[in-house]
Amino acid sequence: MKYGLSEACPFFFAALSNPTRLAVVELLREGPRNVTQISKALGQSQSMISHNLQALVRCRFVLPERRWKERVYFLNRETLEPLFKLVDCHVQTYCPKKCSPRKPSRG
Amino acid sequence: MKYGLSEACPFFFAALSNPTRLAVVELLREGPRNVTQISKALGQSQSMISHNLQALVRCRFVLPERRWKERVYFLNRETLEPLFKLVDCHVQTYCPKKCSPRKPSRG
DNA sequence: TATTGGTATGAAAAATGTTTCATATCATAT
DNA sequence: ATATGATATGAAACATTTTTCATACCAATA
Repeated sequence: MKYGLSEACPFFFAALSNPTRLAVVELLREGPRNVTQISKALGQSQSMISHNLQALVRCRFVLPERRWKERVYFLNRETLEPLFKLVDCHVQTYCPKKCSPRKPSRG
Repeated sequence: MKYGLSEACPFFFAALSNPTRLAVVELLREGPRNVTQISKALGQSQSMISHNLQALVRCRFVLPERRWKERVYFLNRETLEPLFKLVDCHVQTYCPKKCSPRKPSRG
């Protein structure tokens, strides 16, 4: 069974490796939003959110839908909920207290 | 149910968002290896592999084990196999032919 | 202790990714 | 056709990550 890790994967994980995009994901969990709403909610520029949304849409982690004259984005829960659950499980099992992102005392 | 996305997650996904590290993961799937073996197999410097392994170990996606005078690294299959299976499913469902990483014809 | 095989580390260089800014686009309504 | 509200885009500025290079470390042995 081959997943072609080195090909598609880095690209997919990269989409989720950025705080801004994760914040967008977190917000979209509450329901669909358009770019303007997201940027206001997160206090970031419309342009920045738009750029970052592209990365999420390209991977289909977020799906766009035209609604009247606006464009709303909604989360691909089918993929993301199990994904985050998995990470959550992993953290609880393998990263006890605080799995420090930087500067662990030693390897 | 809160997973604390914006906190730990970017860090975890970042570990898997790099081709070199994914290649390491792919190799370790075949079995445990030490740094020297990995670097030779991938044709990369020992230092580079070592640096990249740190990122994987910090997240506990790869676990180190002392074996005599060498140090072998083995994959945390419990987390990674389901993770990649999930991505594989996602790609098959949402990214038909070739979910181009760059330059999709349009959003 | 000196040597050897194996490994980690810090810092600079190189490569990538992110944000900003100004502007273009697009759909709808007037 | 023009105006409006909403959104996308390219390119430069800025920031972060990755790789390289030189060197230090560590455990075991002679």
